Amino acid sequence: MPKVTLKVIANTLGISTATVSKALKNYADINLETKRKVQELAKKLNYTPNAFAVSLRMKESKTIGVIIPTMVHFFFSNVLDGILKEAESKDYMVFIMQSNENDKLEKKQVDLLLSKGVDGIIVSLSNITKDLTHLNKIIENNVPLILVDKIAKTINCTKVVIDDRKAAYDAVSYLIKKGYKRIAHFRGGLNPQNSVDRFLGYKSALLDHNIKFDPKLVYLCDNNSDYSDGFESAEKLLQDHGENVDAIFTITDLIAIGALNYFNENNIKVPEQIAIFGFSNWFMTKITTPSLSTVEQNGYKMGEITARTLFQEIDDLHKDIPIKHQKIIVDTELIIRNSC
Amino acid sequence: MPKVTLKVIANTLGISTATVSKALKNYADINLETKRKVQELAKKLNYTPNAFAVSLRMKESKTIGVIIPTMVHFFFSNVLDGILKEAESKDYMVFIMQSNENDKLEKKQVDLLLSKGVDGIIVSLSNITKDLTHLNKIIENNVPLILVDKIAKTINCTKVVIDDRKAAYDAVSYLIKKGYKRIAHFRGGLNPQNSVDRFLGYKSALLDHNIKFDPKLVYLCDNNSDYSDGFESAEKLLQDHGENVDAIFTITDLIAIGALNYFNENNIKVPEQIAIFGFSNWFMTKITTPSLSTVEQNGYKMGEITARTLFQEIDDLHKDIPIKHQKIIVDTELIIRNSC
DNA sequence: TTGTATGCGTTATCAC
DNA sequence: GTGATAACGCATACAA
Repeated sequence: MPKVTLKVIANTLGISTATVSKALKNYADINLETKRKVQELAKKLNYTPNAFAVSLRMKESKTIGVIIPTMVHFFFSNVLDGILKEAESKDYMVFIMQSNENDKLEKKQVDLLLSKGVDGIIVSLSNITKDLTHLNKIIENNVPLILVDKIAKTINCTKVVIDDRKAAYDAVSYLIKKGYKRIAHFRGGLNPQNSVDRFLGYKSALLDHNIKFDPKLVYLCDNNSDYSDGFESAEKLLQDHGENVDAIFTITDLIAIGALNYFNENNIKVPEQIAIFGFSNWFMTKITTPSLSTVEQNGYKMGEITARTLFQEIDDLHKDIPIKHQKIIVDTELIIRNSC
Repeated sequence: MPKVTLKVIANTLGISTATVSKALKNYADINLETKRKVQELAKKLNYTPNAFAVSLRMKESKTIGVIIPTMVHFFFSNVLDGILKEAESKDYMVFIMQSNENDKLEKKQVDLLLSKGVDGIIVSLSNITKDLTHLNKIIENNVPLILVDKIAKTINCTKVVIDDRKAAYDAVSYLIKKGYKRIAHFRGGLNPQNSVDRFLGYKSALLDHNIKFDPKLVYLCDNNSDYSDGFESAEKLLQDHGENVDAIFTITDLIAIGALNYFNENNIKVPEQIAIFGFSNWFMTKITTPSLSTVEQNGYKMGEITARTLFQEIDDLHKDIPIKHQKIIVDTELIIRNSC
């Protein structure tokens, strides 16, 4: 914390701190000459206001908090990247916390953030979060909250998402149009909304194209060790169905890559013997052999939009403008490469 | 910010705020019964101290700042992961900022962090940072500073690094012992210390094994687009040397993967025709074809140690214990896979 | 054992 | 145009 305060400027200039404060803020009712002197000295002494005092006085901290499951993750680190870039441009600082897919921790982190007096909070929920009282607590405290990607439908706040169901529908429809008929799905856990929606998209794409939905072709990958989940499920898939399956739509690129590597190691040709379609467009998918078709899920853009909207809501709150919660849907896009 | 203050508790209990304050902190000179009542009410009202007031009063914020080049990066996100886990356990919050390899931005971020009154700062320098006045400013302000991985030798503070030179030396020596003789090096920029040290390690490994150092086998990859850097340098390498090169040691896994993909696409067998050795042990290196030999550079552990040491220095500063700057070297390890 | 008073650095109100 | 003064919420030295 800088140690040159209003008082030292006031004293060396022989005026009051009140005048100094106003002079620095260019108030209209201050003599031009005094202003000049004050601003000059302030610059010379390298004055910066004490952030704690300002926050205490103004009840705002120019600080937001972000809780995500983990940042060692292509998608989430891109979301953070977008948030940080936007915060940078608006002079906000951001506290980042990882819930590590632990709902208890997530709760505790909300309390911490609240107690630190952040002006707003962004959350991407852990996979196992079911009790939502911590989110409601944020809202009750009148702190703007935005959920991004891993959301809870019932919470009354702005949400930034993709249309998971549509994206999955499009991907599976693409596979069908390419001629694949026995399409398996490596799905995520039963709780997360994304996982549910992508599964539903898969299912309705099949039905809409007159392909019977076969629950035996759906494999659950919820060990949070995505790569091995994919690898092992691929093995099981072949044991269970042998040649009687010609494509897989996976909920995540990492799971897709796990499966791909299982096939590569076992000399099963992708896409000739089995096609794969991933989800998220992780950097890696460009450079696997074969490169992986996937769904672009623009994490950076989602982060940017989330932060921008949050700052808007903070402003509105400050100006007593009633804030209307939105559901913002960010576009996705099929990225077709060589795995199907 | 919570709105139940000491005063609220004091008033409803008909006692003074001083007593409440002390009761909550379990001071010895407070009547047990009063303590009980105060603590009970505090819990009931869900009291949390106003962080701004506490910080203003105590001149410490239980907050640290971290500046890294980018977080969309396997190594750096692991460093952050380690920092966050450690901070979590010590009840510190952390501001994270990305310099995006921009030295001007890095400077500005230091000022921001300082003005926010963080208790300590961790920096991993941008590749182009040369002027170090911002780092010295941190030190002058008496704020503990630790540099991690991307350090500047001349700054007088604690540093957490790996022994880049030795790690590179070991990797290249391994290649030599495996029988490779014409070993190229895809190096990083000329400024960063890591880049210099890994190059020097490469060079001395050659010399120590009586292999002539050939500057024509060294390719500069400093476009910060590591993958394409590797891809393109691989192409150039073959144009320049054809069969007269049998291995590459790259400064980074991503560059190695770029090269690997160039070879894969052009039907050049790795490692039969050319071997590759990477650096960092990114997750990806496990799952390329062939899998990539590399150097384990434990980012998580480096982050953990960095944060732990920083908190120690903050404590010491607080207790007026003179802090002695250390250079902490985290172990590396060769990870041998199928690319050499 | 408790309460009073003061100060941390700002900003804002209101006299002058 | 300017300057006391109070207030934000807390912690503490000191008085009671």
